[in-house]
Amino acid sequence: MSEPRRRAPRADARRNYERLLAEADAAFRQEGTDASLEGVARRAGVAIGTLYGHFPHRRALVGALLRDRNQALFARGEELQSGSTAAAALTQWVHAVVEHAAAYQGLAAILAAGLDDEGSELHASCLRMADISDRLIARARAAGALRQDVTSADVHALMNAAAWTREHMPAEQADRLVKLTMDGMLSSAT
Amino acid sequence: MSEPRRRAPRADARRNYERLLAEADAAFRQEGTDASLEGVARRAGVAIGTLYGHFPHRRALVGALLRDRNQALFARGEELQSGSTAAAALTQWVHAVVEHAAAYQGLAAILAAGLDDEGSELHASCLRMADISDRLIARARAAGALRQDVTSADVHALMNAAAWTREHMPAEQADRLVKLTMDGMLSSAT
DNA sequence: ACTTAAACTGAGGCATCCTCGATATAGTCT
DNA sequence: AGACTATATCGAGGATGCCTCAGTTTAAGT
Repeated sequence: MSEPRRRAPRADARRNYERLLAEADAAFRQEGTDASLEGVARRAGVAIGTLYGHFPHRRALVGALLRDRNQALFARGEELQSGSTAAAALTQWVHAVVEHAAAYQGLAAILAAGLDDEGSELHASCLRMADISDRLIARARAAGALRQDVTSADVHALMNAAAWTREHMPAEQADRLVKLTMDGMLSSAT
Repeated sequence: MSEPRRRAPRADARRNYERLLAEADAAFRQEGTDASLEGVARRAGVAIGTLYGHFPHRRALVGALLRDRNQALFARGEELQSGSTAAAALTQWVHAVVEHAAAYQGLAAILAAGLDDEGSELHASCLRMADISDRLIARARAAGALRQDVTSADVHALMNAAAWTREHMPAEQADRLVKLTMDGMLSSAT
């Protein structure tokens, strides 16, 4: 239990790690999250084994790429806890998450799976996101702005569905879906 | 231009065709639309080349499998043109399509792509579906039951999104999403 | 310089996709 | 029956991707 005191990573390791991340990001943007990992390694000028050394599986790569982006999203979420109307805050949060979850083609599916899948790097982030959502939902409900029968699962379903939509249709269409559904969720409160 | 007058297919060909369809259906149900085609051929007791002889690509297989099911769906659609309320008819249609489009994991994506993709077998079916939808939408709008700003693209987006949801979450959750969104779409009419 | 843990390499086993020339056979014609 | 031929089937093989691991290289501490 005595903290092995890991040495700092070697310079070449760090270099390759960054290079891989950059190329993976490019590849995922172009071809979606199921882009060829051998292709990524090749473009990064590195052997395939090196890629697997840094990222044992595809999810790890996706997780690493999302880390920064996640921080920004969480910050936005916390910010929304106080400002604006309860209803507007929730709506904006949903839009923010949808945009985030549609960064790469196929990401929505990975995230949807990752919520259950204990132990993935994504799992922690998903929990954090869920927590932020829950608080915004509670606030909206307390303010009487949200239909009583709307659950947080409903909101998450919408987020995922809209993210997927954004991957397969014009972004504007996904936004309209969110708007219409939120209208349904917020409307008959009173 | 003189109709080559194709001879009827050979008995073994017909047999293999049916066998392949049956096994493909089983495989797609279990593993989704990206199940291994070599596996399908193997399970059908046929060489891989035979499979490709009958179905040049995966889409053709999916299209053939959907043909019957599509007929039933279309029938239901026509039936809904007259009975019930305009609003109820539209809602039921959406539910029907969603259930249809979630028959296999991954089907939603194929259908979403197939709508644009001229010339796929699915394209014709997609057009037919779109037509039915449009008429139900027009009817609902004429009855003043649908918000004026809701487009048929919105309805299709919902269908696809909900179908995807059904693939990744409990079916009941997808149904709730449909219900909530329809509430938003139907509500502020007057 | 020397040492060594850390990192890299890439061949190789396995799965899948899809094509195409060689081979088999169902159905027909005499 | 036997032979003919359009139709079908077969399955090896090239291409690509996944992932592992034994062997080799190298950064960095002494």
